Amino acid sequence: MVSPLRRQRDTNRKESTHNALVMAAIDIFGEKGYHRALISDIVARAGVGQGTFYRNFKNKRQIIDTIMDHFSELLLNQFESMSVNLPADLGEYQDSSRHAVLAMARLVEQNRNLALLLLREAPTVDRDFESRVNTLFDQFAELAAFYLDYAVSKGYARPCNTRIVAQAIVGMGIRHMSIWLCDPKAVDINELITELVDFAFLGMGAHPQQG
Amino acid sequence: MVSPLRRQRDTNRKESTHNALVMAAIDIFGEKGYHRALISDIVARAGVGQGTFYRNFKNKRQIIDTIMDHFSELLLNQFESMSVNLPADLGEYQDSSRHAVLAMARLVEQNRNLALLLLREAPTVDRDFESRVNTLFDQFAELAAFYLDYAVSKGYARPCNTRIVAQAIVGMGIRHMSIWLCDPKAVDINELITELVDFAFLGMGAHPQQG
Amino acid sequence: MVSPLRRQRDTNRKESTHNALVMAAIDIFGEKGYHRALISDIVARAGVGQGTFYRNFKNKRQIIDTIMDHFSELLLNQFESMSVNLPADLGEYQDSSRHAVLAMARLVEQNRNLALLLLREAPTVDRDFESRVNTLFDQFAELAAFYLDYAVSKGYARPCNTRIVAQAIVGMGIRHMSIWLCDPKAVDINELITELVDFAFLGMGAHPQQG
Amino acid sequence: MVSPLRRQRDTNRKESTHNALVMAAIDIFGEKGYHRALISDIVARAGVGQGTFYRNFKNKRQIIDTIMDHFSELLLNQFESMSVNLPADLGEYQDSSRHAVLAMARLVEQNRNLALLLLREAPTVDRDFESRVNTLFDQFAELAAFYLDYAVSKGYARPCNTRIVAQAIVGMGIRHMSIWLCDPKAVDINELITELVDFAFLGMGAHPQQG
DNA sequence: AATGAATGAGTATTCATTCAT
DNA sequence: GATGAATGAATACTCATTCAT
Repeated sequence: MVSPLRRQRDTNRKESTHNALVMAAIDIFGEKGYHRALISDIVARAGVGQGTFYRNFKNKRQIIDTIMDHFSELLLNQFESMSVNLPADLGEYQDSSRHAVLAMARLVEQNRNLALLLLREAPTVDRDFESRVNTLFDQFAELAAFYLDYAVSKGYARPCNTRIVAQAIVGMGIRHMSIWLCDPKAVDINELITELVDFAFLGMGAHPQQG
Repeated sequence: MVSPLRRQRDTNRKESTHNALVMAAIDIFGEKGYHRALISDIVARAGVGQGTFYRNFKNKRQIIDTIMDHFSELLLNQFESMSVNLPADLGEYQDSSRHAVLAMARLVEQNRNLALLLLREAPTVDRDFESRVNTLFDQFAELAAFYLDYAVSKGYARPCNTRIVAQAIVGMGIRHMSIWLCDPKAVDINELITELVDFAFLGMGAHPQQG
Repeated sequence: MVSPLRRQRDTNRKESTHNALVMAAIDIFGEKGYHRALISDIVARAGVGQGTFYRNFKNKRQIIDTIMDHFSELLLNQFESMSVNLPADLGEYQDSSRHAVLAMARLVEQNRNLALLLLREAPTVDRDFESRVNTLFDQFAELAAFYLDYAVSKGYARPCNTRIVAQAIVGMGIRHMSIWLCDPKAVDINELITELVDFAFLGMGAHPQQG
Repeated sequence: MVSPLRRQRDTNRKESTHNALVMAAIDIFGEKGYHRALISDIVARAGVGQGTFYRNFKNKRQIIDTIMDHFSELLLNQFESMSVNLPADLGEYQDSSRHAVLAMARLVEQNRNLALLLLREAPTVDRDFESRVNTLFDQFAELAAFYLDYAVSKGYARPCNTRIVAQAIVGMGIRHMSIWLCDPKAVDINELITELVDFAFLGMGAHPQQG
């Protein structure tokens, strides 16, 4: 009954409206925080009517889930495109770690508001949402533990409780991401990554025989 | 007109009401989160009337500041009572680190709700409150950096950007504190501390000469 | 420019769309009630677009007027087809009353949703709509009063305030219609009609001489 | 901790606020209907703040339940105070019927808005509320059927399906109550009651032997 | 003529804060 | 000092109606 042309136009319009709302919500949530952000702020920023929000999302809670989905997808795409060769020695391990962290940093840099939002607002939204974000962190920890287990089994990493060490690494990352996102200009990202990776591989202690 | 005895009784009553409200607020904020917590919840738990809250605190915002003060004071007392000898070698450094972390863990264990609250709710309250909590974390980082600087200068720690490493250590701590607070029974605190301190001092890499 | 054939097709389509909307509205209003019924429910049931509703009706209010017109027309057709001989004695009067009530019952049975809607939703829509439905009831009362006046004048009905009695009869009908429509299976329609007509003609009192 | 005096004063204040809200709601619902009535209308009429409404009632739905309770209580008190002697003959039966109807009429007259509200708004509120009001009507029908059963068993009432007749009587009452409430001045209440009771006992048919 | 995406006015409800007693 | 009833500003969400295509 409706021409395919019309249907296509409508679909496009709807999609662009949806995107405009998601982008606006990321901005507004990032600026004001989830609770202080009003639906009226979001629709005003997106340049659409109040009701349009509710044509696209069930409620305020749902749009932040959508945003989380959006971010998860970004991360997934990022890591899918990375090579997944298991490192053959400590040097390779360290190199690929540095590479992964850098890739992550680039992604975060390009989606600053989004990252800031998820990092800061996670506990404010919901117990559910908090645990969604935590699950994401845990997935990173598991990935890190997987590589570390391998390295230990090959003998070029120190035997340890790899779950604990992996979560510690995630914690380091979160902390520095927070600091960086608060004031990006105050951080030299290359130095930061080098120092963190060195710290993770060498620890704080001096190893005289290496000098 | 009012006897000193009466004045004293009133003062005592006021103080105990104040404390009851603070304790109730810690519980309620910990259970529901800052935004979902109602003043009526707090006064009900404290067993006082609604109006009494506002005789003791300017507003909802102020009581969480008071709670933060309370926690800062606890930390201060804790660290004041610790000896502050600068470590003479890596072994001493590692020992005193382990000791400090354990003391910290004890404190957190005894004030679980309080720690949970400050850890999770910091960004949800206010930009101001968030930065207060961050300042606390930064103070820990500075303390860590101070010891690390000293160890590097003495030659028994690896030269590095001590600010970055110190913040990484704080991040490790925050992450594991969160995990621990969520499910205390799932964590063996002694193993956790040993692993973290070993990781921080030795890193992940194997050091064959040590085997 | 437009062929007569095309014009005819368009007219037919328009008419069938209109009917589909009216039927859908009767169903939906009957199920949900006027206020809880949404235009989107109606167009979904009718299988047309949202905008199409407003090409056929000025607004939500107007379609229920159309429905009322539809029902009035049904009633009119029903009663037009009935013979209108004035009864010559009490027996004829009673017979034709029974007949009229039965015809009415058939009509209602075949338009259950419609009857239910007008009976229940009349006051919820509008003061105007309420009075339209009341006018319909009053017309029935007037009709009943007309026959009763005639019977009294002929001496085979008890002299009384025929307006009051006629409205009482309408009330009896409305009440039992409501009960019946709520649970049609619980009612034996023939027994119901016999009892009601007997009650109306004989009253509750025993008349020994008739036994 | 609170003086009994204060507690008493508070209780009184709360009660009078509650009453003011109920009275205001009866008026406003009666004037505008349940759906068109706004909470802001009710609190304005009651002369209290918006929030006060929600201190006294869970929501808009609950206050109309309270109103229904209020009316049911009125009816109960009315009927409790009536003597409940079973009539010994048709004359007594008719007399006590007339008396009961008159008492009912007085009650309705004194609570015109309330009666109007329940009669007209019942189906608009809720399926639940509709059935609450219907239950009330059914209770009246059962009461009527009880007396009628008795009269039939004693032989001074015509054997009939007493459930059907009782509901018919309730229907008569509802219809005339509606008419009366719409325009009280147009109705002579004594004539109305006489005519209805005569109709119910004698029916429409002439009974020559009685003349 | 038909469509369905977009609209925004309209409203019940929440809860931190006040204040009379 | 303590109380708790009263307050009203603030806001998420609904749905009849419009209109560009």
